[in-house]
Amino acid sequence: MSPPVLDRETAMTIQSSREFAALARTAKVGNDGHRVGPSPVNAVIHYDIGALIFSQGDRAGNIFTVTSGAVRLSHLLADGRRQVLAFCMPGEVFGFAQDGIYSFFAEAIEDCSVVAHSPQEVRAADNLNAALSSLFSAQSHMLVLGRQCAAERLASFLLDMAKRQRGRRCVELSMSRADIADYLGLTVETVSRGLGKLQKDGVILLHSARCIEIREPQVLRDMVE
Amino acid sequence: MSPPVLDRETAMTIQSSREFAALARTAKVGNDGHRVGPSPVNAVIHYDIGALIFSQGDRAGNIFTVTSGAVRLSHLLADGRRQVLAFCMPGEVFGFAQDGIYSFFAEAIEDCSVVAHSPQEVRAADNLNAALSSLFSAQSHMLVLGRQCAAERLASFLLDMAKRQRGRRCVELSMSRADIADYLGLTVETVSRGLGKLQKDGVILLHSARCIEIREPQVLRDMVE
DNA sequence: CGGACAATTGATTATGCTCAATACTGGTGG
DNA sequence: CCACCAGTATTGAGCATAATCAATTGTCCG
Repeated sequence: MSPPVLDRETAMTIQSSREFAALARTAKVGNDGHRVGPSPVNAVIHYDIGALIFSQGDRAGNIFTVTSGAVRLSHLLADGRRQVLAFCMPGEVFGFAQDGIYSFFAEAIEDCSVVAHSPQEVRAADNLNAALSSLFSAQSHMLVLGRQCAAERLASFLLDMAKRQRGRRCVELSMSRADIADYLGLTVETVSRGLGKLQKDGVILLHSARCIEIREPQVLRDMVE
Repeated sequence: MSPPVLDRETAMTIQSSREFAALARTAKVGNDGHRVGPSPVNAVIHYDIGALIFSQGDRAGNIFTVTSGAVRLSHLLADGRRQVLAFCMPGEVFGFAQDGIYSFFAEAIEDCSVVAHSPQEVRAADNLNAALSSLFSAQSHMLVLGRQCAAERLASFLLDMAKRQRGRRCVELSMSRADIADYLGLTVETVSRGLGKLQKDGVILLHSARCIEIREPQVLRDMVE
């Protein structure tokens, strides 16, 4: 990829959402909002699909655990190029900040619930485990971004999504093609073509754009080795 | 990049270095090898250039802090493609493992000294800080691998190296072109051509292959935004 | 000095991007 | 209920970037 002459879509303005996030943090404290012994602040917050949880550049506050739905973590360059760092599913933790500033956006890509923790109130061991999970997934994604071709990236992605939805017949994607592309370091066109090819080869079946049946998981596994 | 028909060089055999690492761990315990209060085991270990510290697939033991020299962390695919995850310089910590198994190789790319810590003996807060540093650098590298073109990747790399050697006139590279290529998700040829172009444009000056003077840091900064 | 490895340079190719047009989908209002 | 619209996805054609293949030069050690 070369630096684009024109912005993707009309590149989102990087704006602080400090007020927004502060509002959200106090809003809709759930059933478990009362404090329980030495546990973290179980402030359950609900975000509608598309809602911004925090912005790149915001002063960091809480860390969050997803309890339902899905969250997209993405970093935006000045010219509009975007890298999706991770999709966070239930059980996953996000919001670790560098020097007190969030270095990426966190947005709800489905209606979702998260639990906000004050980092100080979480046991250090829990924080460490969460940070290590993020680290390992970042490291394996570096492999995908650095050394796999488009077809292999899609195979990795589909297997990863399938693993997180074990039990379902079909993989339900909560993200758009643009999100997938920005996660895999590709363009929407390449993602679309790649999925089309996998379907033509009988490896997957697209019930709809967001619902994919994996018919030959072993073929995907062979692609990523 | 597409899956290579032939291995890079003659792809390194993935072999367990359990015996080797065990040996190394007990060898050459340095001056600070005695235990000091509640501190970690300050077992200082020296590795010669090229030495293997641990292998991908090894049962995990200690975590390590680099005190001198440089360490390359790399992940190898079955067909020989390699992704360098990080170059660890003095002060940096490596060796966090997933499910008790190291998921990458750690090798000395210069003569170097590391301090081996038993993870249990390190304060959780220190582990967390080390893990978060690795996470943040992995995240920013995902941006490089996913969304920057070859010239931008080189600019990012040179600026990063320069930052770690603040004070020097020239950036001294401890790694080969192949290492740089595998770190940046490029080929050696592209790295070489890219550096050549930067030199032709007067942005850098190659005193030797491993010694680069940055004449126009601002140009590099503008490239990465 | 010679040999092995590392780095550079050149020519060609292919993968994935860009630009462009078309099809599909879900939600809204007549 | 259906037409419409906007956003999303797919498909097509041509091109550019970086990979591949190949040859040469440079450098470090013994």
